[in-house]
Amino acid sequence: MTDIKAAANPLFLRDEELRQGIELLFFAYRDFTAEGDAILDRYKFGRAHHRVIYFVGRHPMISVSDLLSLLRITKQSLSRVLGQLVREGFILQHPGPRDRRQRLLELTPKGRELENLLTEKQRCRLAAAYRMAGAEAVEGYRNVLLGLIDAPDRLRF
Amino acid sequence: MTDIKAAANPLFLRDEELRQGIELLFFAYRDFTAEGDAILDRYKFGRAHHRVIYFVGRHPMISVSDLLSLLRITKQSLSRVLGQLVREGFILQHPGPRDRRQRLLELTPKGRELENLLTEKQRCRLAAAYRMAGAEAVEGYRNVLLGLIDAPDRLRF
DNA sequence: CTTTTATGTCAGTCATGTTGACATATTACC
DNA sequence: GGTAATATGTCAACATGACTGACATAAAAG
Repeated sequence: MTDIKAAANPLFLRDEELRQGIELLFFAYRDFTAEGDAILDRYKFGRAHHRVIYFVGRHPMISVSDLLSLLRITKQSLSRVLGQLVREGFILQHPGPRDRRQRLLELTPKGRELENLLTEKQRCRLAAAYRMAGAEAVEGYRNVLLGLIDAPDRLRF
Repeated sequence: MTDIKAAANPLFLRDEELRQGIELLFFAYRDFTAEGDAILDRYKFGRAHHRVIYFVGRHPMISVSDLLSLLRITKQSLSRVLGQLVREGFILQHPGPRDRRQRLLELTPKGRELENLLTEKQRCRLAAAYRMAGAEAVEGYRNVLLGLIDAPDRLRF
């Protein structure tokens, strides 16, 4: 009559290990995103605006369709958020030089300022975690997360 | 006239490194949660139901207020989701033995079944990422994510 | 016996996602 | 040149899951 928990049951240990890994991801994501939300409230923006500002900042002159596939949302969802950001002067749209149907997106100085404000918090938090964990841990963090990402997008890194 | 990018500018490299870390977390979370959503659709449930089922499964006989502070949502938000799960027979409520105001929560067999179905996918995906990255990487993953979590909840691990 | 606590509920609002249908301008192709 | 495909935008309706605020009940704690 072996106690399934007390015994060094490899399946039990594995399950516990994996559940902890799941929860770490959940809590880390929750706390990592919570900080920026407070700032966004002041602009009457939400997390969706943050994501758009981030990726447009990261990929200047990105096309709408490329942005859509990064975010994995519909154009109708994007258009509400993007429309606000354009109207309020955080993002500029340029006709594509080769394909004039495109609207290539770019941050204005005002947009860059907000992007910096938002991302700086996150960079600080991540930098602190990196420092505490050490360089080797950072490689591990990267490799495990990479393995969680669907193959197509994995190539980005 | 040094090129700020071409030169081995430590600040530039650091920024790029941190942004990659941010994006890895974003994409990993996006893809990690997407899979379960498809299953939940079949039950007419959403991601919120998944979280409740997960944490009740993980902490049998958890009180409502403890669940609330795990999820960091309001009781009004929780009650809709929890109410459905109770009415449809996925979760049982028991009066607390010492404090009878409490409604301690527990999965029914039906709830456990759904929990398993949902979590199994995630465990598999994480296990695959762990295998690919190796044991040392797993430690790094854990330590970095731990550093991203707000101190109070960090103690859980 | 009064207050605090744990929980539930009603009502209204907001942010962000969805589908489906349709419009416009531009490019690509035969 | 004419037609089809593409990139984008827009209107409308709807679902989910957050929120706030107010109020109700039962039990515990003082």
